[in-house]
Amino acid sequence: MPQKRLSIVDIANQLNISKTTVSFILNGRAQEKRISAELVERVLKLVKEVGYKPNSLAKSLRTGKSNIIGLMVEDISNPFFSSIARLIEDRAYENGYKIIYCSTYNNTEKTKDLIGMFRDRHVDGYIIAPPEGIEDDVSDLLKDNLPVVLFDRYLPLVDTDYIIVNNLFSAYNATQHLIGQGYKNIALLTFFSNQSQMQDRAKGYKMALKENNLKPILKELTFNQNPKYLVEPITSFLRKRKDIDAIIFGTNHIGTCGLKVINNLGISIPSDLAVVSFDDSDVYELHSPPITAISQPTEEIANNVITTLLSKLNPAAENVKTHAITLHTELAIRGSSKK
Amino acid sequence: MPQKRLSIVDIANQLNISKTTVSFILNGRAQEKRISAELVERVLKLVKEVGYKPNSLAKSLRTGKSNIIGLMVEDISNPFFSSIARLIEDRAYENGYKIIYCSTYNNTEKTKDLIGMFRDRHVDGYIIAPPEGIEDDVSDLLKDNLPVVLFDRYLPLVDTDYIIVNNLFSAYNATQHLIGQGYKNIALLTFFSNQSQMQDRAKGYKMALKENNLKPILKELTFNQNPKYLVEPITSFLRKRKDIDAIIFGTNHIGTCGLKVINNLGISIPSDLAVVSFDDSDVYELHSPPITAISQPTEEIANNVITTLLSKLNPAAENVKTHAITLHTELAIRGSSKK
DNA sequence: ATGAAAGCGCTAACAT
DNA sequence: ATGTTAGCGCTTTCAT
Repeated sequence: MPQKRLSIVDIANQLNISKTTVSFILNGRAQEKRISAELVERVLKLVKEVGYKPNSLAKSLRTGKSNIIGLMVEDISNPFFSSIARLIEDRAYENGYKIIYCSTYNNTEKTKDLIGMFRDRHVDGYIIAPPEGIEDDVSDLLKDNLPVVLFDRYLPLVDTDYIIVNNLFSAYNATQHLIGQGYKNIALLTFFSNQSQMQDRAKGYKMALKENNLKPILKELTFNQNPKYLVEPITSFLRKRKDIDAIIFGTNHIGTCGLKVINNLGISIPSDLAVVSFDDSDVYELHSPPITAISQPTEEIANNVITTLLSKLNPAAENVKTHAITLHTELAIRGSSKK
Repeated sequence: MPQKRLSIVDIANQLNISKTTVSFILNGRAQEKRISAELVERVLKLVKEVGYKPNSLAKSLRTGKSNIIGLMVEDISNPFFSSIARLIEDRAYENGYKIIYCSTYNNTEKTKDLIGMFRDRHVDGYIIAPPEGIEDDVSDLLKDNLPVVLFDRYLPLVDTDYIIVNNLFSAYNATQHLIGQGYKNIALLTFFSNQSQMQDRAKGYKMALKENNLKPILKELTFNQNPKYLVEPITSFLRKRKDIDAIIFGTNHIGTCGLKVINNLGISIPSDLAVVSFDDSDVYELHSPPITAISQPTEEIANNVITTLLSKLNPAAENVKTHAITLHTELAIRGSSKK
């Protein structure tokens, strides 16, 4: 019955040496401290035998490092974020880091709280898909030399590393695609948000329309991860605007809800309405017709995020330059947007 | 520049009192210790003013409690698990707990490691969708009085709380539904696994067939979360067995891959092949035709899991009895399984 | 080449 | 009603 965990003192006592020596050996400083190979051997053997594990809490308290990375996504049940989270998690574990994650739901207050909790836990690094209004809190982290990597969107007024995609061009490109197919009344259905990615998507959309002398039809929904609150406004929007012949969904979440509404209303794709959506997912791939998607390179995003953070966490690389990485999306053209 | 975090001593010094007093006040034991309301006020005021936050690492080291719950799912990017994770996370935060999560990918060794890490971090409680072969490790946790709640599947040889659904009946019921629609050659496509939920699903399926004097057609895939490794065996299976007229997918992940294959092969649902899948998702709801699904009550599962764990974490409720909760699924009958 | 001891920030038993 | 002090388990400086 392993009721009581062994401590470094137990190991030391059992071998009649001091805990200092054990600590040195366990931290690979035996050479440096010129501890005899023989002693090292004996310590390591006992440690393995009794299954001694250092208490990482005590270690963290002492060193200030926790080997934990805080990951804040918008909503972990959103496949875009969960797939990124998973890739990050894998790479983190490989490198000896654990992840504490949480969902912000784009709620500024909740996010502030969460950052506080993370600080509290001496999290070593932060990965954040930042909601609006969080600039000061992120700046504070930076001021205290805590590494922060943003992704999916960034904060223009905060000078930190971030990984995003070329949202403006992606939206522009998708809109051009629809225009090229002969659609004239192209709506963008998105969230009302000052977040960079949303702004850029709207901008790109508008630029393409302007270039072709078409009028934007912008419908902005209040952010909500509960489909219930999305279905109704989308329904009334589509009912009202019978004139639109194509629609771009600003996120996969809006798109999935939008497709449900389209189904309900008996609108047929693409003859009544062409459809393009940001993000890709199984839903789009398997839909009939399959939905044209602006596919984000989730694997690349995750890799860049964690690589960037790990490099900043590495004390060897003292002053790693601030990285702003913009990755490219791919417009997967499918049946939903062809005339 | 808030370089150095304040400690409880700083607060005490600034007020010329002892840190004990501050500690008592901060932990709501002022009444009990009959500390003057006036002093309490002053302390609280200063704490708020300077934004003092207790170092939870030190607290954990001292108390042995971390206010962290370890959550181990099969794969966080699977919508079934991510939606449950999110609900659990929400309830946990409401109750002052944070979540450290990770994906096991049904890998026993990885899971053992992970449990070790969690112990190390003095996680207060464990929520696990257990892979096979993890019985001893879970028993060890229990032996050390650490609360564990299993979900999605359970370990028959370990006496602990768990939340599952009635897999056997659900599979039986879904199979009966297909039989009732007139299908005769009904296949079950599932993972090869000794996990309880998979075993039960196969059992229910077989029982229904037996009752109707039909032969089971069981295809077991090696577990893999990468669709690439699923698509090929499913393809060759469907190519070979042209005789089957209905198929039941054992999980949403298999189902999604299965639908892709069916699409690729140009098989039409339900005329060539009827389809039913375990779990529900947007993919099924939006598919044409929509896919009949054995829908698990994710919200209820999450609620029961976290409620059970919180009750065990609550020191007031000394000896909470071991709960085994079996929830019911709902067979959402859709176009994919009607003749 | 190894050890003693201080201290990370906190709680709680034991004074007073 | 408030303070003193001893740890929790670890790292690390300074001695020897």
